[in-house]
Amino acid sequence: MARPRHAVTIRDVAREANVHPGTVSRALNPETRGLVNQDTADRVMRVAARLGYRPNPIARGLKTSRSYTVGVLIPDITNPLFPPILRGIEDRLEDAGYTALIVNTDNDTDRERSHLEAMRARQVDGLISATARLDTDLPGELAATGIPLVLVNRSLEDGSVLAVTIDDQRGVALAIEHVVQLGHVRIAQLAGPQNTSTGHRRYLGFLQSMRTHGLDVRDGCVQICRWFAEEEGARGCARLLDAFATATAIVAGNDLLAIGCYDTLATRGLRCPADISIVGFNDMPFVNRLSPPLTTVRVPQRRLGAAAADLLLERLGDGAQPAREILLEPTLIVRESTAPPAQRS
Amino acid sequence: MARPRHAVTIRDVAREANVHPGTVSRALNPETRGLVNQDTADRVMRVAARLGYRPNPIARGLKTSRSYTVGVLIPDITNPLFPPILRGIEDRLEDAGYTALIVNTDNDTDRERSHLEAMRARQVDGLISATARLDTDLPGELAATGIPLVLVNRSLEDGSVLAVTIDDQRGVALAIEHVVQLGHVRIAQLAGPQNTSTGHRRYLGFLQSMRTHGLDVRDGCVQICRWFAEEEGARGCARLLDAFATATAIVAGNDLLAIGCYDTLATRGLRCPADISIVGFNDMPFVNRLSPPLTTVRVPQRRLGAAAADLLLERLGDGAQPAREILLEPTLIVRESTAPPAQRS
DNA sequence: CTGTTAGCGCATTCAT
DNA sequence: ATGAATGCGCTAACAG
Repeated sequence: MARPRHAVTIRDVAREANVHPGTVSRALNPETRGLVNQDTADRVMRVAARLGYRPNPIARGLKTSRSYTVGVLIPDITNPLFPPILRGIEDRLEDAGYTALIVNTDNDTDRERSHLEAMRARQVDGLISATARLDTDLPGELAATGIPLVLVNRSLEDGSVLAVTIDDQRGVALAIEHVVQLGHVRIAQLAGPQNTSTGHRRYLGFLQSMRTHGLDVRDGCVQICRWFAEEEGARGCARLLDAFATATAIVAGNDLLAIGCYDTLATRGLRCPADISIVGFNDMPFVNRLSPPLTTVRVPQRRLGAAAADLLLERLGDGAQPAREILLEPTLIVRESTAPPAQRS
Repeated sequence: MARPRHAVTIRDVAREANVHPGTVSRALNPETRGLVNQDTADRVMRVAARLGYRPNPIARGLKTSRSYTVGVLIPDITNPLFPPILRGIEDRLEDAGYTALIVNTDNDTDRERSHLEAMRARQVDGLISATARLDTDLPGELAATGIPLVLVNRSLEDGSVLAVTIDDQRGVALAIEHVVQLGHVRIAQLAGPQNTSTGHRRYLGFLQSMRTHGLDVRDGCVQICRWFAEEEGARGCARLLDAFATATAIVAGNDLLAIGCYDTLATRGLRCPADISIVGFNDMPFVNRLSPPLTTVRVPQRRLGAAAADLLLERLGDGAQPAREILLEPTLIVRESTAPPAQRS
């Protein structure tokens, strides 16, 4: 298969089809195909296919000042939470002819900023950010540049930015309903960092849901972890057990924190679920294989990513749009880390 | 809606600095800065900074047909094996001013091909491929296009392409040494698909290592799985137990297959490691939390990615031919799925 | 050393 | 309906 040394351009097609390059451009672009005779359009397209013509996005971008590229900011691709989200994003973008530029920010403001600069330089048409921290004004800065932005898995309180998240409060509610139905009353939360959107909202969800069930939110029944990590979860769980020794169920801010609980329970000779029930959040890979398999709130991560991409594409398509927030529904996955409370006092 | 696109171009800088655009280009590019007077260069750079000039890589790419972009092909980002590799790649690329375009091929030849076309169109300067299958001639086609290519986690028998892999044979040898030292003699392998590089090499490694230890490679002591997946591992393990009932240790082609073994053992009422020891491969996240925690061969995935990126960058830099294939060392992580064999027989 | 010129491949005017 | 001409922003070859 003798591939021409240099890619075949619109001019090659034009020569071969006996038309002007401009006509080829029109014929090949679905948007402008109407401007050209059906027959010639067909001929051009056939020739293009035969020659294996592929439009050069770089040249097109230079002309249209669009790059058909979107930047995706995530904290760390190594965190199992993100690959499915990315997959959802890429699938949609790909279908629409866009390419994703993915960068890891490590939740570091400086890295974030420098990556943003680089993406701006590369003329990204839009941005999707899955960075977790609430305490930077990234969205504000971005808005100033005029680059369309969609937030995934977090949102701004004022709803000023397009965002797609799951209904964290609903997720926590599902967890609490579940343990309440099992008969639990002394329920605690091991909350995630409050400077993250999910951490904070799940905390609020806990308070609200407890109130809904008329349950006591007593002192020390919520412990806040500073990171979403197993060790931090283990420490938080220890504090929790110290402050609220009679708790029979723990609703964790995410699966990692729940796993930390497993460790602390083991250390203290407590059994799960016999002594204490535990519910996670996210349904990360392999939590079904822990012992006991973890009851957790499943997040439709791939759909989260897909929805974010759709939102951005929509926004890129027809200019301005009311900022809105899409809320996806989580589901509860009941496994074996939850059971009715023991009959101690 | 006129978005203030990168209003400032090289021409704006030129006007402001009272020089010709060409001079600005030279002054701003470190490579050509030597061609211009120090003073004017300084002036130009100051003006550029003051105006907030940002070079437009698209325009530059159109001219130079380099994009400072490399394409990365992986089967599926959702497979926990790949994120660390990607992270290694991106870190190095980023340091060198390159950006990665990541695509998921699902090991589908058509998808692969169309992605390649797209990347070619986007003028990627090089490619890194982590796709697993051996039965396509992707590398050959790529070589024809002249785009530098580095393979990760697989290689070609003839060593005709730059590649970085781990020493699979060594990894299997570590696993076998370990169980041999524990006293095992009747050792089986649950091999991965033989049309993948890793699956095949680990199989060869098994044969070789068994021979080295003077152990019997009897009929049925190797079962081949068609995919790297838990269910397939469970099926393979069942076949293995049927064909080789007295086996006391199983060396699996990867962690997923090993987990499948757990399932089959449980189904058959066998205990691990009391009845049968199991060794995995890859040390995926959370396999330390299985019960029992999995003894496995750890692969330095992030370094794998970093090495691949380095290799490509080197190749992009001075066209010189560095080492053909880089082999990274795996390490054995001993946990609780391996123990001395039971005293039956 | 620096100004000039000429495209890279494409989309988009304006003519015809 | 199509051809011709123009430039997107930048770099490279050639003058001066």
